[in-house]
Amino acid sequence: MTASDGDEPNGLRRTHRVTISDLARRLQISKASVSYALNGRAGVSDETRQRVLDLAEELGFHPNSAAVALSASRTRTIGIVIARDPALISTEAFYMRTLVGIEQYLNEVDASLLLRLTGEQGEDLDVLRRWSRQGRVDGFILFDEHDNDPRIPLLKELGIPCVVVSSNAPDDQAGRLISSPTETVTLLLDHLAALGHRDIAHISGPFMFVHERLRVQTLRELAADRGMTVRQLEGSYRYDDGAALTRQLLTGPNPPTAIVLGNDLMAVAALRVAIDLGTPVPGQVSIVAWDDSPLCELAHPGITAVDQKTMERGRAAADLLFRVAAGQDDIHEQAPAGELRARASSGPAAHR
Amino acid sequence: MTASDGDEPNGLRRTHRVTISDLARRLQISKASVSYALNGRAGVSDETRQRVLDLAEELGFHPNSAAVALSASRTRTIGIVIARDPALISTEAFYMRTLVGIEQYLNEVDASLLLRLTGEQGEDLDVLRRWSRQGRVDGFILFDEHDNDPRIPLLKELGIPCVVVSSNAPDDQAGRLISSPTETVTLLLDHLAALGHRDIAHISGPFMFVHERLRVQTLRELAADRGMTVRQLEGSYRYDDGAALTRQLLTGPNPPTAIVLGNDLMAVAALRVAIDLGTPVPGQVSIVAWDDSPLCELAHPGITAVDQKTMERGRAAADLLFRVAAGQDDIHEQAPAGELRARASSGPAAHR
DNA sequence: CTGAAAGCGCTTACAG
DNA sequence: CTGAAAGCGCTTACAG
Repeated sequence: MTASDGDEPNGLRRTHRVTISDLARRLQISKASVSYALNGRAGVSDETRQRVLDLAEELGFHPNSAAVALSASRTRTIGIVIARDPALISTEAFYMRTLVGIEQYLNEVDASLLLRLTGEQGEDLDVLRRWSRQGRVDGFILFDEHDNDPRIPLLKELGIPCVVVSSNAPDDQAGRLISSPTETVTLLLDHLAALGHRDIAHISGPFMFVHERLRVQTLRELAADRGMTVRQLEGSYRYDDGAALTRQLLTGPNPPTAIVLGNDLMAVAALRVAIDLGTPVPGQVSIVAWDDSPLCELAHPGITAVDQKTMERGRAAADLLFRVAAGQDDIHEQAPAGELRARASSGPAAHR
Repeated sequence: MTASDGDEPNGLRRTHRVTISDLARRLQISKASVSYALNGRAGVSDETRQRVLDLAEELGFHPNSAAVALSASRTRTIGIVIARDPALISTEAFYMRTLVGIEQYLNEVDASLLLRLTGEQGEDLDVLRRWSRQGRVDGFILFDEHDNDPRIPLLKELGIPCVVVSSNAPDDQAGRLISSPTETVTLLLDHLAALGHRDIAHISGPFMFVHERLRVQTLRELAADRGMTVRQLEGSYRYDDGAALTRQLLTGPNPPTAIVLGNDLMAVAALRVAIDLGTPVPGQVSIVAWDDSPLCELAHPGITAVDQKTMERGRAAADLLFRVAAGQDDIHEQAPAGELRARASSGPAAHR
């Protein structure tokens, strides 16, 4: 071993990292040849290449990522910056499942994820700017698109690729993995229509998110197509809010026979309120959720929801980002289709 | 602006990143002076320093992280590699809450997190080794310690600092943020003892985890101190398993009057099984969970659990890692204390 | 207080 | 097929 140790201030011994210079010296060839060999480029004989690879393996050589990044301007790292209330981030399995999906892909292509969870809006812009300027990442995956989302022009200005996990496809040159709300709305409405529901309510997430407004609009249109009416209430994704709005619906005049909730937490809240009010579920009111999750599965009765294939979607987003960054022309792609998970919280519409 | 654009293959215009050379040229000073000024080092007059800082601000200068990493051998990045089944990772809010806590700290000190979720055991060792050798991170935070955990000697050999989120304090030179099980066991047993429970059961997580075996042992000892008996069953953290073991307990001879579950998912399972068996909760059996979570809070009845202050613990772990990496001698630290959240799932012990 | 220079560990034209 | 050399953008002794 060429490894030589040096004593560090705190007594740690930092082992010498093997570099391409070490490999070159031991093999009596130039650093360039080593580099060519390692990177599968032309310029070395097969025999030399094999000798390099063997020695690299033997010595446990791994190229210094900073040096690669500096000279080749690629980091094999993608960035994700999430600007939601930490409390919400952790209650929603959504983000973690998406991350798992992304990681599956990154594992396969040996890339990495730089993650930042910033509480406040605005702070995320700073992080995007800083990471871009610092050359820390090759691109970003964006969630929770807003109206006139400032992140998209910012990243374009910074000249760094991105993929938006999106519900629509405006022509703004951003890469997009698109989950159209039409599909989920169709699944939910077909399910409810088949059960005889005509008068439903929708408690959405905040309208600041593009996807929430699109859901509202799509729900209205497709409900009309089926001769159904839909009341729309804007929620916050929070439990308390889902509970309060559901109470308002169920204790008001003409309560709906079914309620669609914008996320799992509000759906659990709706279920609880209905039960507490003595409103049978699904006898008197059906409860369905936009997103499936363990909460929906474990509730009692189980809550009917759409499995959005969150992990697969994360995977697909990462895959798309790499292709966009490599210069692929087609920057829009359809996300994997969701599937209805019918459970006990939805049943035949109550008779009036 | 000195910014000049170049056309990229895919039509993206990559803006020129401003470097210290740009700053030096514009200010007619050397790059060294710029570096000193930016890093708050001696070697420049206050006036020069201010001019540098002003221009850097004006041009939106951010130092290239690869260049800093290469020349200074620090990345301001910590690594986390989690090797658990993806399905489990996403159902447990634990990891996400921990990450949020860690991120809070990283935000404050402007450091970053490199994250990898590997499904399989063993693969995580490769990632630790690779990231170390590649110089990608300044240190690691480790979770889910095993017996004779190979990660700890590996990282020592690689000469890279780490902090183990730990339940004990062996003398192996690893940094440790310690949550002693004694504290949680005391909270749980005092609660149950006060309610008159004498005969309890514990469905733990897998014994491959050091903390689970420690919990079992501690529970046994402290229960004995209180004149209580405790039956121990090894679970897997999975819902199905929690359900099956609970069923076994409740339908067997001499069912316990209280069951302690090793995680939230198994606690929800236990609750469901008890209800389905017609065993009143807490009338006939009390259910308590080791870790609090939204699942416990939202269950009905709510499940008594210990709030392990997961976010604070994550924060503390990150903080400790930076101090350990900076050469602090005292590498062990106590994690923030947990708190009992008494809910409706626990009540007075049933009479025999 | 300031500057010229070497060096971190790679990649990449460019000559042979 | 191979090597010498420049360069990526910083930091850091070392001289002045």
